[in-house]
Amino acid sequence: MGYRSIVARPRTFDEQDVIDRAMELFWTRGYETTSITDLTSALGVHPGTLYRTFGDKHALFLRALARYRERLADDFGPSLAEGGPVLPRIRAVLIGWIDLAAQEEQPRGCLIANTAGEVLPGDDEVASSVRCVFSVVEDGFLQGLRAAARQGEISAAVDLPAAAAMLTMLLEGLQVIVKADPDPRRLVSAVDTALLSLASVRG
Amino acid sequence: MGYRSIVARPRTFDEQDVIDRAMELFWTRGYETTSITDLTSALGVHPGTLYRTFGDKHALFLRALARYRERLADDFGPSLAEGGPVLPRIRAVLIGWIDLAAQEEQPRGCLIANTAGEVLPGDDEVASSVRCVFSVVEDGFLQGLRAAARQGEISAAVDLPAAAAMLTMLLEGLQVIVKADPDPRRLVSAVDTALLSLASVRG
DNA sequence: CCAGTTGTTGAGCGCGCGTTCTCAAATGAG
DNA sequence: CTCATTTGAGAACGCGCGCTCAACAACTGG
Repeated sequence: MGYRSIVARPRTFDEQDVIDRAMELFWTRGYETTSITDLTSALGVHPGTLYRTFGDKHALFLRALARYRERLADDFGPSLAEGGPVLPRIRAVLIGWIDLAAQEEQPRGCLIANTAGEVLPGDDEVASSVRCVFSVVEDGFLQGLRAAARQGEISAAVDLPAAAAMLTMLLEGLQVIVKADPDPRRLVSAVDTALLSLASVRG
Repeated sequence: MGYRSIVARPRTFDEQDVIDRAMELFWTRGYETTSITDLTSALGVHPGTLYRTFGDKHALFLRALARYRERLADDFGPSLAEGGPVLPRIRAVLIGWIDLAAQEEQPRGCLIANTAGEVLPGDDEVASSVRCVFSVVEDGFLQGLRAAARQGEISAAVDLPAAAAMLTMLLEGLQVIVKADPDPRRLVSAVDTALLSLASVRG
């Protein structure tokens, strides 16, 4: 017993790649409506392999959520707070989601917003994963707003954490509405109104 | 053929009542995860009766969505635009949803937001129903904002339709986030920040 | 009463779900 | 080569799903 010195048959698939594609499927079709058959045929991985590697459908879904969080963290990481005007970069992030939905035939919205709607009741693991993603987004906004306040883009009278929460709500609400009505113009002007009024607060 | 002059056995249930309770179930548990068995046992209506009366599960769900729209229309109807300060009433509507979620053990959020997340891809009937509810909410906000502008609560420089869309996003985003993190304080201050900054725009 | 129409009942249909099992294939150590 | 070990492949499991159906109950006009 001991050191697993003996090597076995090598895998023919890349685990990270499978998670990425599973994430895409869950994102597009939702959790309940994505069946194991859908996954195995789209991923080129047989049921037995999938279950041996990931446990079950729910565990694979959690991996997909974690992967999505990584991606979001790239968008909402240091980039928002770096040098130069911040509000235009916050705007660009929000508008980017609108554009993405507009150029998709079937807007997928946000995996986390979709998940919050569909799967949450009683599922604590998914709930905490969703909460975690929200806090990543909110922290990103907060970093950006702090930089904006430092540079005088917004007034020192603004409650920055509250404003970050507001932007998070705005983003997620945007993701919900864009699924039903991807017409970009109203959405863009709504985002502009929010940012403009935020910038118009005076202390 | 002919006039249905002969009267048959009367129903033992109230159709509207069944729809109301189906709406509650779909709201709490979602569409896919609410089975016909769940419905029949909670509604006290047997499968055959349910199918004879409503068609199928999907049709019953559409009825439930329509019922939800009726309820929302009551909240967002004339009340928002009637006399007196409007912004506090808009605030009360938003805060009301936060309070509702906070006092529920399992926050249900908004049936429409949940539906948009779960069921939309490829379901045109549900999509248009969801869109319809959004426009009810947005129109309600717009009526209120027009009254607010008339009374000087907000500047004439504000793009009212855009602001109404923004409030709709804010509400739906709120509903998404409250499902994962029902802590009311951050949400309330975020709402206040949004309304306060909207009121601080100067023309 | 009967005739005619509709509502109720609950067993039961086929299907696809998430999941498991078995067996052959592939690898490197000894 | 043999052996231990892991992976690939895919048939098969039981279950619960959405849904249907045939027999029976309730009702009123004639």
